[in-house]
Amino acid sequence: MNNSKKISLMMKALGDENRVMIVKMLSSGELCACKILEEFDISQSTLSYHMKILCDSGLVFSRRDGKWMHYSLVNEKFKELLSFLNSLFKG
Amino acid sequence: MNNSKKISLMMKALGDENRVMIVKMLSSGELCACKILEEFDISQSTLSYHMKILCDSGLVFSRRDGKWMHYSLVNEKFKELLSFLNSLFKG
DNA sequence: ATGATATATATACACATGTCGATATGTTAA
DNA sequence: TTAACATATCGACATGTGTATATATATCAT
Repeated sequence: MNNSKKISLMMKALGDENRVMIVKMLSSGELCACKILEEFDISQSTLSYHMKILCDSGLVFSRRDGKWMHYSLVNEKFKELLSFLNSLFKG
Repeated sequence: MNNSKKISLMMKALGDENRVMIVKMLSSGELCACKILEEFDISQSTLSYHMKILCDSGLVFSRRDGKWMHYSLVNEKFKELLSFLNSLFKG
């Protein structure tokens, strides 16, 4: 997959207000799905759908701990986005 | 409109491979629609559709010069995206 | 004014997305 | 083993998206 395609997939993952708010929450550190759900007015299945999109994009990492799923940001992927955006100013 | 919504709209505008390639092209400077069209295998109306989305998001500015439309990046908007992404590392 | 050229808009359509309720799966506790 | 809990998946649905062709609009050249 070419770089533009990769970038567009990550951007698309962030192209939803709920998902932007989720990554904001995760910027403070790893969170359990149930903790995230508390902050939103969406169903559990809808949250699961959003988390899958974020994980598939590579921006978020999931870890199972017993019954609970914990989610955290993948800094390296966000740095790829930063790198892309920065490159727009330099050539 | 809240900040997450604004960010998500800009991200969504970049959530398409063609549009990512367009902003890459524009990073070298202002370009006429016809010059952009040359680089893609899409119809003229489809390009117009994509340019509208980029302009509506605020990321791209359009300027008419006679028959031609010229497009350029709005650096300030890209800096808003950079600022959002950077904030994810700092809290 | 007329015709040519550049771009935008209208219409249509296949496919993707975001949402829910219902159900399945996986895990722990009793 | 069973019950309860956390999360994922399924099926359905309304809406959004990306695309094309055809047509309209705007501007320039003659």
